[in-house]
Amino acid sequence: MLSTSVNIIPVLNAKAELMDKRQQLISTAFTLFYQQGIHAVGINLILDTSGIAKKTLYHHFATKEDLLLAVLEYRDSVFRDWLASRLRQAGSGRIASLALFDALDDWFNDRVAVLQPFAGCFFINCCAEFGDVTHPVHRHCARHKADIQALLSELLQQDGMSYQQASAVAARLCLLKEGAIVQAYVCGELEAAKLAKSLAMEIVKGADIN
Amino acid sequence: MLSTSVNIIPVLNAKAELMDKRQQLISTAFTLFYQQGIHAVGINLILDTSGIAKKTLYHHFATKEDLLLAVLEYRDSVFRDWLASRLRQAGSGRIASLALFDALDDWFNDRVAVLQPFAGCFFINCCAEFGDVTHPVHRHCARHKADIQALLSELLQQDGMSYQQASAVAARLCLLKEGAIVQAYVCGELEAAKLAKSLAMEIVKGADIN
DNA sequence: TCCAGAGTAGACCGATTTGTCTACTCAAGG
DNA sequence: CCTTGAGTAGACAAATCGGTCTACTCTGGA
Repeated sequence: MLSTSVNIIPVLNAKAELMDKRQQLISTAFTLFYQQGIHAVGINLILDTSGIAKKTLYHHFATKEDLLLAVLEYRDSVFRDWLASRLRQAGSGRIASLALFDALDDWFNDRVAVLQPFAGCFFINCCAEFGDVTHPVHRHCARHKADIQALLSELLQQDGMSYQQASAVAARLCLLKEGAIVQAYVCGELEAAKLAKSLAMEIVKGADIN
Repeated sequence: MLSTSVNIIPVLNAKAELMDKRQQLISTAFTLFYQQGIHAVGINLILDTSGIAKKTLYHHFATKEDLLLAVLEYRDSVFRDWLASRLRQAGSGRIASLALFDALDDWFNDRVAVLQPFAGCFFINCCAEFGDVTHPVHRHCARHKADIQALLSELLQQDGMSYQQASAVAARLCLLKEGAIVQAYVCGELEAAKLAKSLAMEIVKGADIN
């Protein structure tokens, strides 16, 4: 008011910071939710951590749950994009599907920066806090899992596998995937992905014969 | 004070209700925690639901977390006792280990009253809310999983399998178990136990050859 | 008979929760 | 120039949180 606030850095942040406040909120909220749980993290902690004003949060999101849904969408796309690229790198078909477990191994052992330090599967964790299966949050998590299964199924079909068989194999691979995640997180069994991979190899081999 | 409170039912509840207040609190807390999550359930809800006074709760437990630890112990023993009896019923050895998945199938589809309506694995759910792996709650959950794996391993050793091989097979079976639980809970895939069983059969069969 | 332990009901505490609101700044576009 | 939208800082509200405490009742055993 009385003193002129110094105007260093004039236009530097015009649109240079593409990451707008909304995205900052989502990514800060994700980190905190993922590490500490949803109900354990209050709005004010997200605000203090991100340095964003409360009014701004409620300008972008109607409620905390609204923010959570945006966070789920964000994590969903980050995770699926990462996994899809890992599978694409590995080539095509049933052998590539084993790359899933190499990717998991990297994730569990914190070799994937974009996924943040491993703290289990965010979607499983969310379901633990939103038990009602009809709740939007729970449904979003179920959809995420289904989408990944579909991703695998498509990969297998590209290798000439029938829709039905590809679906069946993908379901088995996903079951192993979830098992590995839980073993890694709950039991601290960081080698779980390797174990799952050895089981997966037999499944894929078995599907070859048919 | 002024009017004599009527004394119907004189001694009937002397020790007839073996389930003392402490146990009532634990079992009420478990039901609420399991359905709604730990942080989502307040002390007062547990009190109102059980009809027990706040003073009584803090007479038995120092803190909410103390109560939670007692709840974990309670669920741990209920679940392990149930599973052990199911496995014992099924006979001995590697074929009996497949009974694990029949038991899971009954659990997922709410055919086991003592386990309460299926809402995932309470221990996985707890870890989702207590991410710090050094936290007593998280460690209790890890121990529960390890104990069940040991249970399976012993069963397999009774069938003449070596300690090392039994451990390896048990680890694989547990990975399938966790995968099935997640698929059933998050994705609502209630047939997941049957799928896991079909995979388990190949593991056990493979172990026969060795 | 009296005392101790377990119980009840509920007021109370300070901290924290989600969410609203006022008063203000700043930058871009018509 | 002037409006508008996005932003800030932070007071505020109502509810709820975990936990403490007082005053009381009841029961069993010494």
